[in-house]
Amino acid sequence: MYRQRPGPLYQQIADELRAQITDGTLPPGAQLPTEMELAERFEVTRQTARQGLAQLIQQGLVVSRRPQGHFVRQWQHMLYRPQAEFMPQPHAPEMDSFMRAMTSEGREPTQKIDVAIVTPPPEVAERLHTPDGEMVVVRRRLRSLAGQPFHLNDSYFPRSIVGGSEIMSPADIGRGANTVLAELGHEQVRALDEIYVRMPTPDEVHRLSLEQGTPVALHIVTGFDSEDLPVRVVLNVLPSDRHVIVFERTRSNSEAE
Amino acid sequence: MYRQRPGPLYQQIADELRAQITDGTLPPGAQLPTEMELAERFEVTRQTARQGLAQLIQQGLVVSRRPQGHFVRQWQHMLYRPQAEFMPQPHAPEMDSFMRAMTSEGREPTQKIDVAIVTPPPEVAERLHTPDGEMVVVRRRLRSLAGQPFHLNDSYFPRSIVGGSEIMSPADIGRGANTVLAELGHEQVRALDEIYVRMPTPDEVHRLSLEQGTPVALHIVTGFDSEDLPVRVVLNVLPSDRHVIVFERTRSNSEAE
DNA sequence: GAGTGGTCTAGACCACGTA
DNA sequence: ACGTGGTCTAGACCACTCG
Repeated sequence: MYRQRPGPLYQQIADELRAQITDGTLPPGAQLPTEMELAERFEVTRQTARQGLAQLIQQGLVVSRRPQGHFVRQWQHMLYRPQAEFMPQPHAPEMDSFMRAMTSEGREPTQKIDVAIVTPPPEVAERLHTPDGEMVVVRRRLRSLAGQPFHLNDSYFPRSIVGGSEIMSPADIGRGANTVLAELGHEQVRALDEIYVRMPTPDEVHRLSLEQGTPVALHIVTGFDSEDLPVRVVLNVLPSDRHVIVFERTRSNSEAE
Repeated sequence: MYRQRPGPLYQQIADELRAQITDGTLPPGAQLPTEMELAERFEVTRQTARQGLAQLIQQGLVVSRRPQGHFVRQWQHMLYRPQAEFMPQPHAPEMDSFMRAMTSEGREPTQKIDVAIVTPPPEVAERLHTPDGEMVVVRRRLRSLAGQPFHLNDSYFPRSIVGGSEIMSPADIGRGANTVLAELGHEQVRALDEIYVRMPTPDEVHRLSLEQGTPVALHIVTGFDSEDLPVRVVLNVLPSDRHVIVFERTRSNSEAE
């Protein structure tokens, strides 16, 4: 028995199915053949057929729903605008920018807030210049849309600045945490945005109900006050199947080199 | 209710190894036990051990190098600044912004350029408002650092604007394609940045030499001239193990809501 | 109860780099 | 030549949802 050139059998299975997905033969939401059907059609065992499907799942093209079968994945991208989440709000809103933006699009946003005093994770301690062993305040928010988890938004503040303030209450801050920071004498005048991309942790998979093959963007915002001290670090975890990050540039806000 | 939930065997293997990776017992670059060693330690078959390792590979924590073994993955993030890639350059450089930025950091940047006239992919046609069936000019660049592929940068232009110009030559445009566009009467005054995150296509895996478990960011820039016509669409494919996207905001360039 | 995918075993042979 | 991971077979039993 000689082996054919085109590579592993499971690869041929994956390639054929992927071709059908990308050319529209199998449109989003369509059901794929069952594992047994694939095994018979390609004359392999079920395990080998599964390996081909696994590759498509890993590539985010297919989801498995037990016991219905495998389906072509569908996507729905909501706009995520870092520039809208910034600085004290000029007009007093009842909700924060997330809630306002979503409500204005006819969605049903909810969020679960929890506040804690914790040892900051290293990526936060670096950016806040937190001394070793010192703890910080974190406001953790799980934002949902129509009952489905949407993204995570964890804001970290130095205890020395926000201790005892409204920020430590686990309730909506209608006028925005940034406004409160400004009232506390630390208005933010500059922010640094960093976007990392990676696969989610098991904890993130669970909290955000992520399908297999869904990477996340980690959007880290560091806010600085007028004395250039970091007063706020936000870790946003954005599932890739629900977000597109958007921002605009004009000549005036483009960096001079 | 003392029923323990140890879960699948491969999951326990993955969990134990992941714990050792995240707590530093297995630092970046360290070699993991071989598949046979894992199979013996957990008293399972090699296939089951492989399934545990596969999960870690999918999560981007581990790479497999045949026939050496499995290793904890290491990352190296270079800064990627969308704001630096914009508008005509104020001072005439010999290289484009990528080459300049990298050289200034002591790297050895190279790029392979190829120019073609093609039917635009749908995401480009939408943004350039290309009529059905009309073709566009694309400058495709594979940028490398120290001989290793780094990212893809494909710039699309309407034929009506750049036809016959310097942009159609597959050579470096020292003063930048944006400067050439400006000379052709289409200076860009505004740009829209969109960032999608997804798993790479097989073609991208090949062209960028991506390891398994490496998602990519797709950074799409649409440039508009003073009459608000789209004159340029750039598709950047940024491997997550080599890029962090960075931009800065000050009060003046933050959106008013 | 039927049928789906999920897990697991006990083998086998192959491809490939290093010693 | 050896040991690694990569592929594949031919079974088995389980968990879950739907009709």
